[in-house]
Amino acid sequence: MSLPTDGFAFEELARDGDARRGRFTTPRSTIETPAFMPVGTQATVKSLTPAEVESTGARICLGNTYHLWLRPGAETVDRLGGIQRFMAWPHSVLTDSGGYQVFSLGDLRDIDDDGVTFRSHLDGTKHRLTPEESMRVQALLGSDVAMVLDECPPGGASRAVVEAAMRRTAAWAKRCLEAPRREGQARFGIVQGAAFEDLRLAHLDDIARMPFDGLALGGFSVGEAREDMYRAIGAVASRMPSDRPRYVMGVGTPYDLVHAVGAGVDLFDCVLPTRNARNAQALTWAGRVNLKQARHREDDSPLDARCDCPTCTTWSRGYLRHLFNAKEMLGPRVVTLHNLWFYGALMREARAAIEGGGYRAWARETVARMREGDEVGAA
RNA sequence: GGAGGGUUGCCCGAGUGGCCAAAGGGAGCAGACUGUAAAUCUGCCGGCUGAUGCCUACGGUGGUUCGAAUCCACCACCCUCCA
Repeated sequence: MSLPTDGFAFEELARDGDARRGRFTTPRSTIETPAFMPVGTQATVKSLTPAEVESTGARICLGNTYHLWLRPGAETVDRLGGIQRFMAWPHSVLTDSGGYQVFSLGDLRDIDDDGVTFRSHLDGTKHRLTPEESMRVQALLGSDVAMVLDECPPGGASRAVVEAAMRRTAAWAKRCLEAPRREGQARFGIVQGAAFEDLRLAHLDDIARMPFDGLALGGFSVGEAREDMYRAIGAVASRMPSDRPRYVMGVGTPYDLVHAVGAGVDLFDCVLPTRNARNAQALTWAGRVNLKQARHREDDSPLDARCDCPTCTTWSRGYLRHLFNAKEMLGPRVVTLHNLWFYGALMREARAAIEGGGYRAWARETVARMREGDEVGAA
């Protein structure tokens, strides 16, 4: 089924409860959903080559408007052929709008109804990001999917603050749609509302009316309790239009993904598998593994016995621990590769389970196995 | 033979009378990380103890003092310079 933008389509192939198996097509790639999108903020999935990212199963990754706007500059990326050619990634790219930086840059920004003023984290200079500027920058970057600029309130924000962010996000969504668009670039709207289910549904109602190519749930994993996030996603995801991709932004852990897929979500992105890999935390079929722990010093077994990634089929836990211990860059690299490989495999199994009609059972077993083997945080 | 400098916790290293179980690094151990201000950050790090506290500790021995890593004497070892 075609989406509002030429060259884009989304098709629901199978359904199992609320979980669904789909196919998101862009002019550059075909993305089997549910899918995880690796984060490549600065036009690189940190430490990996595009071929390595591709080997994990990813056919779309993220880039960030804010970071690339400041450096090297959107015009530069445009002149060098657009973000995909720039980073030599043969598949699709989705660019975040800078909305998350409204949240994460805290005291380095000032927000008002018209937009956001950032003080650059690089050199302290001031920069003004509005919905129009975000779309202009994303058009120059040439991503396949542009996100609207939104306001992402922190977890624990009051109902009044969340409602104000929703109003602003809806107004900005409209302005993003009215801004000049780049040929062949899809646009996704963002639903806010924190963990307030009624607010989520009300905001979904507003955003779903607009002619976006996909809808995202933003404002999760920003400090709220996990059960609240699960409850809210459970209440909203299945009510999102089924003819367009459903994307939960910034989520999450393997548990989060299994849960959200069950609620009907198609797309995810999260820095967790890449960032945590650099900090020696591996995510595996048997739970989390902290490779810095002394217990792995002379462990000759693979990181994940069930994983067929290059890392798990080549090196022992003892060696991987040594790499982190000695601060060798190969450690972060190969654990990043493993983590993304695992996320890719997790989504592949989820898709198969949905097709086979056994998602619920698969999810229960998978989560139980990960919980049981989870060896991080015990102390 | 003469003159001078040094010896501190696993390692390096600050500390020259009480506020010292002793700064700071490193190593070690553990934790955090969710649309990336992150190859980052946090905690612990002599022993026993829940905490208060107690014990052991600044090369060794003895001394001065209410009180010593800090002052004095001797001893041991290391380094530099002069002959």
